[in-house]
Amino acid sequence: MSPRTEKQFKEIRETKKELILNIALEEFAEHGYHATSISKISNKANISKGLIYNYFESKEDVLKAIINKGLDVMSDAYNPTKFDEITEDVFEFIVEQTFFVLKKNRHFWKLYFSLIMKSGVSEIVEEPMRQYLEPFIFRMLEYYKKQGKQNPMANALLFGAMLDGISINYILHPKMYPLEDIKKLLIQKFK
Amino acid sequence: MSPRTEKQFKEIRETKKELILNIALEEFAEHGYHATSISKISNKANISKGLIYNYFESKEDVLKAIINKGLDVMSDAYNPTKFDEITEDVFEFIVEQTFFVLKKNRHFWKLYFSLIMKSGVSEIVEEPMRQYLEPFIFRMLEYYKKQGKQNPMANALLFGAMLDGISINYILHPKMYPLEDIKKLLIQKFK
Amino acid sequence: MSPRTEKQFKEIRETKKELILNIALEEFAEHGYHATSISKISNKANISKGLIYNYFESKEDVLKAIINKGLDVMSDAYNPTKFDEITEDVFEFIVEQTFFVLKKNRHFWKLYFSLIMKSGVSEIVEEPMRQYLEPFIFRMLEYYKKQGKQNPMANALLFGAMLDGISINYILHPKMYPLEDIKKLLIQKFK
Amino acid sequence: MSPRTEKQFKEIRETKKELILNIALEEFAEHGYHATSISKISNKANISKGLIYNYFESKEDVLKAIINKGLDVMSDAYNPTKFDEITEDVFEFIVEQTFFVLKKNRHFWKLYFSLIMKSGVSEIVEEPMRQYLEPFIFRMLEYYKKQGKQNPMANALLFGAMLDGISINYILHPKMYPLEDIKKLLIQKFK
DNA sequence: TATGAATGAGATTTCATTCAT
DNA sequence: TATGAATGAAATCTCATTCAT
Repeated sequence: MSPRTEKQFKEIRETKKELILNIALEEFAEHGYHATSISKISNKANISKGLIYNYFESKEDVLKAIINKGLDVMSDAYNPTKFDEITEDVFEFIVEQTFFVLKKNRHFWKLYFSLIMKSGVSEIVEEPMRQYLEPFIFRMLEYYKKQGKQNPMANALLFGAMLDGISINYILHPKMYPLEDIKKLLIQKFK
Repeated sequence: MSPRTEKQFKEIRETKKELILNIALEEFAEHGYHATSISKISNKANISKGLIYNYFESKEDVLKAIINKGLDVMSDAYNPTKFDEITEDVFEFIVEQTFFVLKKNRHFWKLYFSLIMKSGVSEIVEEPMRQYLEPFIFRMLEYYKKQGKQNPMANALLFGAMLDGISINYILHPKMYPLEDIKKLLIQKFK
Repeated sequence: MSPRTEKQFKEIRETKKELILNIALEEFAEHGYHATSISKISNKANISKGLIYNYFESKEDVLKAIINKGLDVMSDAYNPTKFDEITEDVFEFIVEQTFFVLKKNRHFWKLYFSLIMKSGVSEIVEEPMRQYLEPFIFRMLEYYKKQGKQNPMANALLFGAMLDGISINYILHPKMYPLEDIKKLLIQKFK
Repeated sequence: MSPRTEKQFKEIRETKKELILNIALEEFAEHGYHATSISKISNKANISKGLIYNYFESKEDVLKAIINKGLDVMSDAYNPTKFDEITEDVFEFIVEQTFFVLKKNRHFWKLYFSLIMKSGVSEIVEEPMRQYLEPFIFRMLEYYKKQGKQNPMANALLFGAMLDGISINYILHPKMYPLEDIKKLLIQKFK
């Protein structure tokens, strides 16, 4: 066999890394980070334990990579700079995108909600997430102010809590949860 | 000397059990069930590892005892048979009690939300909790039906999600979260 | 209550000791010395763990007491000085007494056969037992010599092995093993 | 470098497994299953404790592997289907093979006799062994029937007990026990 | 790049023994 | 004499990580 080109090597590396991250995410989401062993991941991925350490420095490093990847998906999905003007469309956009991202990456969000509960791990995930969410909360605040609400902050926080609550309910029973019906009602109630 | 009386022994057992459960709850809530070792618990409680096994059969048994204790607090707080008639008061009662229980037992609810995410452990907590919650969901459904809502199920589910969402936000930042403001707004919005 | 007399105390002590030894023997015989915990013994005896240490210095001390008691039963059952003369009756007497002792103290013999297999424990039981058995082997040797057997030592050893073999088979299936039939055949074959 | 081939790995596994089983057998036989710790085995084998769990699921699994290996040696040594016809040769063959197997695998038989005494462990060893032994007992029964013995079952059982008795005596004092002399006498007495 | 045998630290669990009462 | 809570050493087992190939 002719030696692979550097590009081919890089491609193989990327594919393998992707494989590991996907399977690790699934397992972490399903059974939790601590309850998932490197062995289990390597078995499910049909690779050796050692190979994982070829691509990642440690188990925690795998977790961090998963989180970063998940956050990247978020930043692709909605870029806050897109909608500086606060209109009713902003509101609907936020809802739409939240549900879109949620559906697209259910495992990640399950992992996310299980991680934020744990001090020591929550730091890894909370800070970057806050950076994403803050602009939205700020915008919602402006939105409710403009609408002349009595307590715009409470309104914004309640709306945020609403999204969190729907998210975890959907995550726990994705097949049974009537996400579309909920969405409609949500928009009607919080707009 | 004569040995301690049965009553004395029972008291010692009760007290120690309480101590172990309280510290275990704190640790489980803070760092997660799997990330907390029996050693850590025994150290914090200033007792030997072995003693924990005098009181509980296994680590999982400690978890189960914590959950049962938490559920008992719930059943004390609101007994669904109390309010067969569905009125606006029922609604307010549910909200009040939810927030009351939440405040009273923050650690437990943090643990609860971290456990339900993990298959393999969620079974321990989900089934008994479902038994508690089902009557409420059913009652809320009736409530919204009576109010002539278009999609009463969606309304009931949204309300449930709302409570979940507020709960996790409060749990994560108990000192900063304006629970009272949120409560008022919530009642106004979902009544 | 009037204080108990010294004699009464002694009686209580003897009774409790007996109780402990009987139950420990049963458990040791059934599950083995190492697999039986002091806790299990105290539970079965309906006494506290601590009490056992009031009567015996250690778990091993309990074992030793059991063995000594078992050996005492042996020495009661057949005293070798009784039959200095070697006749056919001696032979039958040995067989009879072996079976008698075996039936009377099945648990002890089960324990015995399980202990002699283990170096470290076998010493406790082997040496005193050898002191009992040696005179018999010697007498059997004389017996077979007198009968003009070609290899009297082999005959004596084979006879000893026979008794051992029957013993363990009977011990393992006491209800099914036709001990009487076997005895008849044995006498006929080895006399 | 390229990793070891599958064959190389298999060889390593085979060799290590053998090492562990051999040392475990020795220790179990000498000190008993319960009195032998995994630590002791790993020390004697100059490997880490953890490695044993790479090859076996549990301590009991090690025991089971030892027993299966011992039974395989038996099944190699004498296949009961070989001698459907019952002749005097059959008898001698059984004796010969019993002694052969006994000599070849003394440790195993010591372990065997110590295990069958303990309920809870005996099940592991008794059932498969019974499957081996039953055909022999049946054949011996036929043999003695053909010879016109009055009580052929007692004869067969006595013969079985004889082999057991010789076995444990030989096992306990392998260097001193005159196995050959005993064998001759045995054949002469039971044929 | 890829393998899985091997390690070692640490987790869960057991249990003989001590001790205050 | 009698109790059982408490200990501490040691047992079984797990698993992230290393390393020779």
